[in-house]
Amino acid sequence: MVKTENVLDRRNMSKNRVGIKDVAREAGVSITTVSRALNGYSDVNADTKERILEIVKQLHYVPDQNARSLGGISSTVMALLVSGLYERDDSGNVYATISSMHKVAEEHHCDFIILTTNSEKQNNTSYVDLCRDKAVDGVFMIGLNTSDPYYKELMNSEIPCVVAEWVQSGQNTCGVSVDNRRAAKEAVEHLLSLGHTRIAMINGKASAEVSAYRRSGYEQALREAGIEPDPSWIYDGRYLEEEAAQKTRQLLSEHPDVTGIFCASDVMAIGVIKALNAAGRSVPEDVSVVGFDDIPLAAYVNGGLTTVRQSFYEIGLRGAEALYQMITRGKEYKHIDVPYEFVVRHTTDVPRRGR
Amino acid sequence: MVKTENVLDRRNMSKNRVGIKDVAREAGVSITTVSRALNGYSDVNADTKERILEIVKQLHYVPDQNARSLGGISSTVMALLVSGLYERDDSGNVYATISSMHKVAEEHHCDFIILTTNSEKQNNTSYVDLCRDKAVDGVFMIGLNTSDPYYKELMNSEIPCVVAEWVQSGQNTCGVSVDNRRAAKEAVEHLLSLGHTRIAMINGKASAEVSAYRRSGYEQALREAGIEPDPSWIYDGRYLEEEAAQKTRQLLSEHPDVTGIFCASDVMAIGVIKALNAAGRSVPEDVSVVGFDDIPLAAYVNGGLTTVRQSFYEIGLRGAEALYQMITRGKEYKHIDVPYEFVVRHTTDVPRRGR
DNA sequence: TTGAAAGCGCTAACAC
DNA sequence: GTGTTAGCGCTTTCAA
Repeated sequence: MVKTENVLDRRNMSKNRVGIKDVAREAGVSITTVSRALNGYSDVNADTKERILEIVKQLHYVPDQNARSLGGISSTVMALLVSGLYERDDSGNVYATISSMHKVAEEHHCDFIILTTNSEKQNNTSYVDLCRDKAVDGVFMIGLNTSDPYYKELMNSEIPCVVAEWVQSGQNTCGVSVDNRRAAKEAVEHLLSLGHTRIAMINGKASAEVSAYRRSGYEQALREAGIEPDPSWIYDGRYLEEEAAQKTRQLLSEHPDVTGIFCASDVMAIGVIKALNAAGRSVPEDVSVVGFDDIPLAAYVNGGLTTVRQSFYEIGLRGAEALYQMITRGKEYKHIDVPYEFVVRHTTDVPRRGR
Repeated sequence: MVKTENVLDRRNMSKNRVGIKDVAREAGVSITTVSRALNGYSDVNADTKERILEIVKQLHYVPDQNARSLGGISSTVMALLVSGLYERDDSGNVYATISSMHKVAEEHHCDFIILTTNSEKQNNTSYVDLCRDKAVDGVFMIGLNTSDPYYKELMNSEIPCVVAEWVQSGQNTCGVSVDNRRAAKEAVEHLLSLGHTRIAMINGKASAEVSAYRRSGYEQALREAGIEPDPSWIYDGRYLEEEAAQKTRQLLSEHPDVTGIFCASDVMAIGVIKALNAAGRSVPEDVSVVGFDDIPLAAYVNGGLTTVRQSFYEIGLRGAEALYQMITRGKEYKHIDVPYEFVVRHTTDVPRRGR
């Protein structure tokens, strides 16, 4: 590490920070007693303790966290590891995760930091080193690419990890997500119950584990309805709006008789609807569309998008709590299941053959 | 502070963390030399230094930040102070601020933490104490209520503050925002140039400083066009969608001949448009509407909302950089002006009297 | 160019 | 109950 010129000596800047010894002097006791009083030890005279607390308040004394850590009391630190903090189209998810993690961290009086990687760093620094550097005790991972080699390293390390949108779990590691298979199944069953039979799926990129589960749910629903799923009805929209629109055009030419489309994300559903409209098909009159996520925009799209609502705030909340338990109590979890909700709005209706 | 039961001794948990002495032993030098080599002192033999660096890498040694701070090298920490991290309707702004601050903090190798307050804490803890507790060197404030007493205390403290959406500045304090007056003026001038003369304004709550500037811009544009602004044409929508809708109904009954509405936020513009539509007026045929902010939703509302785009990412970027300069170089700023952009979409058009 | 030794502010054995 | 003392892992005088 190079000596950065911006390092000022804070001791000289901050005129006379009040320390434990000031409190001790003022209270006429030793610093040890102050320390014990502050840390809730029982072997301190009630009066003494009260007096000390009074002085602490008076002097606005706040213990130096660094010194505390060094001394022995170390506060646990939870980190959120996210790739490309800014350049994200799912900023809502990240925000929800940040705020929920922050809440949990605060409740448990532990520190919370955000770790982020960008394309440059991505290949240079291992996440494990990153964590060690920041003295991280546990990591919540979100939106990381499964193909990232460092990803696995971190998950296999001794550092507890909770991974959003993940199902596998292992030593010190667990996934947290909604039941993607069941949710997808429910979405398709909704279409089925409306009378649709020619249902396509615009899935996300295969590298995302959840994609496989959503596909599986789609297929299962079809099968249970006596329809053999046909891979040619499944397209990869890579979770991108434009890509989904593109695939919809392809779908329309390959299977013009489609009446229902299940999308693995709302963003893709928006692209699908745009492409549908551009091709002269209206939603839901000609084609019904259901999305996944329930992003804020969803309520406004086409009069309201029928979709699967999953709350990243909830995912963050439960994930972070689990992470804390893993760190402090060595608990182990297989997988944390977060409830979802199927929201019927105005992009799904009975198929109107006649048109 | 009460002793929390979750405190485990990390020294015992983490088996043999590698310390500076390990490096020293391995390199056959004293810890002093290692320290100097790592901190870029010039008085270390090049060979020695190289050998040490090599071993550091080999051993995956990372210096303990706590110990460093205690020792003397303290890294600066910037904080984002935001009220109610989760319960916000402008989560996009907060996210943009978080990511931009994180970026700046990373560039300058300083720590970044998020401070948040909720209704309970709000009245108990002074922000200054909060900052001292976390050893914060500078604060970026966003979305705090001006009427908050602790707010002023922090701004008057010796801790450098940068305040988003703020114009005043003082010792150790500066605001960062777009030129709200000019932007509002431009928005209204757009309406004027289209031929509108009966232009109302749905403003935000007066406690927000920016509201006054936006109003001032509105009035100035009108005046320069020879129209004397009439306070009865200005409503307070409190930056809430529903409130804005409510005020629009009132506006419609009090000034049924209105043809243009300037809103101090997109969220309010959405409420306005809904109310307009509900009252049988279409946008922009009967009434033109312009918003402020350019939230993601704006592009989808009514075929695209005409609005003033302000980038909170940019605000965060510039604000954080300024904060860093204030902290480390004692620089002073009067106000940081961030560019905005007027975006014409489909909610404004020439007034069609005939209707 | 290097090392020994003295802290940084606090906690925690161990005595009193 | 309370004080004494020895570190925590590092930086930094001050000598060598």
